[in-house]
Amino acid sequence: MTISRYLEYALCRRDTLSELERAILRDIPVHPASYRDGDVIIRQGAAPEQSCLLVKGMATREHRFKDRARITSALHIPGDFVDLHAFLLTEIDHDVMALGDCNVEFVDRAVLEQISRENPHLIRLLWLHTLIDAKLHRVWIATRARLNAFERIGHLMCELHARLSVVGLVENDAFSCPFDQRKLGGILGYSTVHMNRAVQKFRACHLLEWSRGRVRLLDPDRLAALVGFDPEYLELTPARR
Amino acid sequence: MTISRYLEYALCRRDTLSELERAILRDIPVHPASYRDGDVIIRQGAAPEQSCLLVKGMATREHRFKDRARITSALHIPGDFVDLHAFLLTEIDHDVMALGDCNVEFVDRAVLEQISRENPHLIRLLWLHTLIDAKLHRVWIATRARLNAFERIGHLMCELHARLSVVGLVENDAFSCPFDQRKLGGILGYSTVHMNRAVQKFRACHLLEWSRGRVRLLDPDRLAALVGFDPEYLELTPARR
DNA sequence: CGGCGCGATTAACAAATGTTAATCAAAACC
DNA sequence: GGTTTTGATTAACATTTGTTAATCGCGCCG
Repeated sequence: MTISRYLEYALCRRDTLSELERAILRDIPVHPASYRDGDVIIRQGAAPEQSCLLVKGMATREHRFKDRARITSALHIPGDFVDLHAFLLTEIDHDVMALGDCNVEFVDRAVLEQISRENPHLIRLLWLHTLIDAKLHRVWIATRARLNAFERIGHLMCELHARLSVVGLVENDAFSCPFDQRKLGGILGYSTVHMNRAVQKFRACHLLEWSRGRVRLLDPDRLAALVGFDPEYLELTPARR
Repeated sequence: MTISRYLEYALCRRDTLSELERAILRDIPVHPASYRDGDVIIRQGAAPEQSCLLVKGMATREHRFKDRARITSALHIPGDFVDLHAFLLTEIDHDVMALGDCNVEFVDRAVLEQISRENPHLIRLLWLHTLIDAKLHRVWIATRARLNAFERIGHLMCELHARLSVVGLVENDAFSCPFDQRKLGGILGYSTVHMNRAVQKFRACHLLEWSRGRVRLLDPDRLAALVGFDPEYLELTPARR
């Protein structure tokens, strides 16, 4: 089986590729797999022999500590390579866990290694992807330092709205959010109770609707302004690199 | 002028390079520059035409917001490339600012471009460096979510101790910290007053000394255990990549 | 229909952190 | 030596967030 069309979304969106390069990408062999909510897709520890492309659902990166605490450092959506970072590192520093049911495709590291030796431009493309991930990390750091619970929820929803739009998963400003208030608290680093306080505030101000796993932004622009969301950091515009 | 010997620290530490590769690195031409405390080395906005290697002092990455708030997302020490991330991105999302006086060396992007076209192994080395930066970002996210003010200070000092050791800037568990309590608060995301509360706690428990810009860890192992510091994430051990 | 279970909600209280402003202490300056 | 400056410290109070536990509401299942 060869790689799904999500790779086109994932990799071709932000650069200009030759037909040959696209063909190389399309011919990458993959191994599909499915997971249920809460499953560990990639385990913290030694770097895996495969890289994992998310094609359906969502996944989190969760750092696991000795005291069993789990901290989420990133949220992934279809089209994301969830562990490309491990490509050159000796250990992966976090679990990747299914957030709701999800489908993935594994690519052997050896294949990426070969591409990376033979096609400098395509390595740059993979590198670019990890750079965008890093940019997202920095935005999370800044967002968490600046915003309170209410605002962080708004910022996250703006971010999901923008990222999911790119892969065609937003309809009328509504998209699927396969998690409940407890899990949202886990993602944003808040207690369940406090998440509930903030969610109710959102309902009161008519900026978003959230029920049965589906979120709709009622006024994306006003929400973005309120929480200082600037989609620039998602690097969604194509360029020649 | 060619690149300082810090590049050897910076780039060769974590991989096995051929003599030819080392020679390529040594011959990279650089432009040196100096900055005073608070100077902007690289300004948020369009990606610069040069990449900046820090050779002396410290620098922060600071995200600047419309309301003038500044949030620090990373702290750099000698041997770090502070803006390699901008290499493939269209915009740099933060300022890089001198934290105390510091010296840097600029490398033209064009030179890196050329190396990246001609020598896949050296690109991987640069890529690796940005991956380690990203790992540090994730650790910061996790650290800030897990630890309180007192513990965050301890964690930062463990991290600096480990990173500065690599470049030979630690003597008897003591190293230079060119900042005061207010700036520490800025780096960790706390108010000055709260930093002071935490710093005093540290004095009381005899885990570190901090005065006149110099920090000494009195019991590095106990401190590391207390704050859950695990140097693995710094990827300090060499490997073949 | 009726009970069960799970997520949402509420309440009451505790802990961490922010804000403002005043004071202190030591270094820097003249 | 006296003054100024800067950073450290303290106090008092406000806000945000966490913790625990009880309750509610609704869908699901027997």
